Order: sequence, then C-alpha cells, then structure tokens
Amino acid sequence: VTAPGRKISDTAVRHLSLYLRTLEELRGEGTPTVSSRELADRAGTTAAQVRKDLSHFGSFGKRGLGYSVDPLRQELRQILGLSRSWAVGLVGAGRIGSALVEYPNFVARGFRIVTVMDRDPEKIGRRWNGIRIEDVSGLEERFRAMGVQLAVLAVPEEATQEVADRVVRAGVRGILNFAPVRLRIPREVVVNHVDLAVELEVLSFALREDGVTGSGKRR
Amino acid sequence: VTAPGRKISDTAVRHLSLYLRTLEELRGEGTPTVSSRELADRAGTTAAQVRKDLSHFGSFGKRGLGYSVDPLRQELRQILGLSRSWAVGLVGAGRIGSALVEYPNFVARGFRIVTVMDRDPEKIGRRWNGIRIEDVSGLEERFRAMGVQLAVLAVPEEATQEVADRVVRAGVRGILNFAPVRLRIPREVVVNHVDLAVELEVLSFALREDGVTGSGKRR
DNA sequence: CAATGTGAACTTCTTCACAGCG
DNA sequence: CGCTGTGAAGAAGTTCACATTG
Repeated sequence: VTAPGRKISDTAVRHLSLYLRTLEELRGEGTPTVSSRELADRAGTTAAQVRKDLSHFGSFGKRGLGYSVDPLRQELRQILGLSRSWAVGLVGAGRIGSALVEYPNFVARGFRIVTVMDRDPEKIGRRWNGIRIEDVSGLEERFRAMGVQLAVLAVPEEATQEVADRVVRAGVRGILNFAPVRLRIPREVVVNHVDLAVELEVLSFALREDGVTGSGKRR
Repeated sequence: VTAPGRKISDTAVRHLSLYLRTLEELRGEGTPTVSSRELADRAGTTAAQVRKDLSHFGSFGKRGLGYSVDPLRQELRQILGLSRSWAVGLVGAGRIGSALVEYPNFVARGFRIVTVMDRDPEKIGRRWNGIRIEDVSGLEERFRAMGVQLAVLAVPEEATQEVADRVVRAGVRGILNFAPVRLRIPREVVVNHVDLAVELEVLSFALREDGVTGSGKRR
C-alpha cells in the first residue's frame, strides 16, 4: 500500500517507530494480537492516534479483534523503509561515534556501518567492530566506493559544515547530525538533527521554577 | 517577565534554545543588533515564528531596529532556566555517558555533573573528569547527598525502568533518558527522551523510495 | 521608515464519536 | 458485540498582514 503522494508528518513517523518497537516487544512475549488501546498505552499515545497514524498507510486491523502483532510489525518495517539495508558512513570516531557503533538496535534495524572516518592520526588505522578507521581526507572516494547512502556526523562543531558539504558531494541522501550546528544543505538531502543542548534545555525550561541553587533571580 | 500560567509548547522551547545558540554566535561576531528575519534565517525558522515565540514571554525588540543581541541572549538564558546551575547525576558510564561528560556545551549551559554511577566493578573507582565512578547500589543516598536535581540515564535497556524508579525515589525532578524504553514515572517528574532508533527511522522513512539495495520489495 | 508585536486567517494535528464490519 | 476506520469537530500551531512605534 504505502500511500504515494500524501505528506506524512514527522510526528506520525515517530509514532510508527514507537509502535514498531512495541510490537517487537509484544512479539517477544508471544502476544498474537493487540488492540489500538493497548498499543497506545504501551507506546505512550492514544488509541485514536494509533488508528489515525496507521490509517495513512492502509487498514491493518480486524474489527472486533485488533491488530495481528507480527503482520503489523512487518508492515511497519516496510513502511519505515527498514525491510532493506542502509549503508551508513560514520564521520568522527569520538565518543558519540563509538556509542553508535556499539548500539545494538543499529544493526538490528538494517543500518550497516560500512566505513568510519576521522582526521586524528592517532585513530586512523585502528579498528572498531572490525572496521578500519580511515583518514577523512579520502572521504568522497571512500563513500562512493562503499556505496554510502546515509552519513552520521559526529565531528567537532567547527568541522561540521565542511564535512556536510563533502558527504553531499559524495552522493549521500540523508544525514544524521549530532553537532550543534544548523547545516546548509541542498533541499534534496534529508537532515535529521540530534541536539543534546536543546534536549537539556527543554528539561531545564520545564524545571526552571524549582528550587534555585545558582545565582539569585534577575528582574 | 517569564509569563506565569501560560502553556508553552515544546516546539517553542526548542526554538528558544536555537535562538539562544544563534545569539551566542552573533555575540561572538560582535554583532550588536539582529532582526527577527536574520535570527530566523540563522536558526532555521521564520521571522514571524521568531516574533511569536518571543511574544509568549514579553517584548524584547525595538521597532525599526530589531533585537539587541546581548540583552536578548540574557533574557533567553533566564527564560530557559540557564541562569542557574543544575546538579546532574549520570547513571551509566558507557559510551553515551562519556560523550556527555566530555560535551563542552554541557558545562557552558550550567549543567554540572556531580556524580557518575555504574554497576560494572571494572569501572567503579575510575575517574572521569575528576569525578569518581560510584557503585550504582548506593544511588539513592549518593544522589541525595549531592543534591542531584536532574538524572541522565544511559544504561542498558533492561535496567532502565529500575534505575528510573530509583532516581525518582532519590528526589530527582527531571530525567534525560537515552535508552529505547518508555518510562513509567510519576507525572510530576519531567522526562525527555533521546531515542536514536527513532531518529534513524525518521531518516529511513524519508529516504525509503531511493535505490533499494537490500532484499527485494515485498507486496 | 524599518521592523516589532499581535489579532485574525489559515493550516495542521488531535480527539471525538459512531457507522460498519469481522 | 467489540474494535477498527474515518469523517467531522475541536484544539493547537503557523503564517499573514498591518497598525504601531522608536
């Protein structure tokens, strides 16, 4: 089915990702069938939201019964583009990069890290998970040679835009960026931004009225 | 000003965080004044959006002129709760944890990591940034002793809920969770969830129609 | 007279509620 | 008879447009 023209909101896609994870849990527990209500409770949305999110892509449930766990799980994998394998190039062999390489869900979801690049001579030549860390100077050729489709940028702030330009030149179609920098990128390349400063500040904002420890309040 | 009762959307707060970063850049460049238009271009929103976001908290601009960079920066720090210092407890001394400890913006924004905990005897006793890694068994006492207000959870999936229960018992008011697990937590505790699987799947979805490499298409 | 601050218009997202189907 | 799928209602968020002001 996988509706063609329709514009799907970012939120809806995030929901699908959560439903997929929940279905994988349910599958592990041997549950054959689940209602929109229960799926919602587990995933943290509402029953109506579950049905609406799914309705953009088709009708997967049985009235009076609910959804069959495994078939819906497969549908969602398909919808999210996970029933294929993605060739991922990682730039930046620092802590965040290493966290990703060891992240178990990464591989389970079809994301294969095919190359790791860094500029630090200390790191170049080492192996992570069997993958040799290469000198970033050869990025374009290496990415093309390995057929990289998706780049993960975990490099220092000041290097980020330059690296982004280069991975785009190397033909990458999507970027996951961990640096606190807004990238200037051609429209056809999809960027997703994980910004730890923003995440912390969202928390800080939510708690800002609580017991103040630091400097006295202004105004 | 910091309007009292009004409900501020998550998106608006995220925008403020981006504006703050942009203002810090502008300040570094010595720019004294900025229009909503320019701020928007740099932060990736629109001029109208900038004005609306700010209007929830007061009037900070001068008509015909724009916003004074440094005063607005200070306002935003205040609004986001960054003009104070937050005592942060980190649970999980793995890769993600270490990435956070070394993250420079962390400290710059007033987030002080005051304790690090892990369950691995190999790690306990080591020092990170001068902070001794403690045995997680003493979490509650340690968190209380150090006045931890905000917990960062970077522990394996299966341990996450238990650790969450314990940090709540220890009086924490906010949690930043990196594990792919929806936490069951009392309403008054604020949770923010950074979910790498979701971030990857959002990218995967956006690119799902591109050249398929993996298994042949289903249906 | 340039650029803010803000109601009003518009658009998008969420929730409701119920007909219809298994 | 229970639960989905979905239009319609309602809420929330975004963009428009302009009167206002330093």
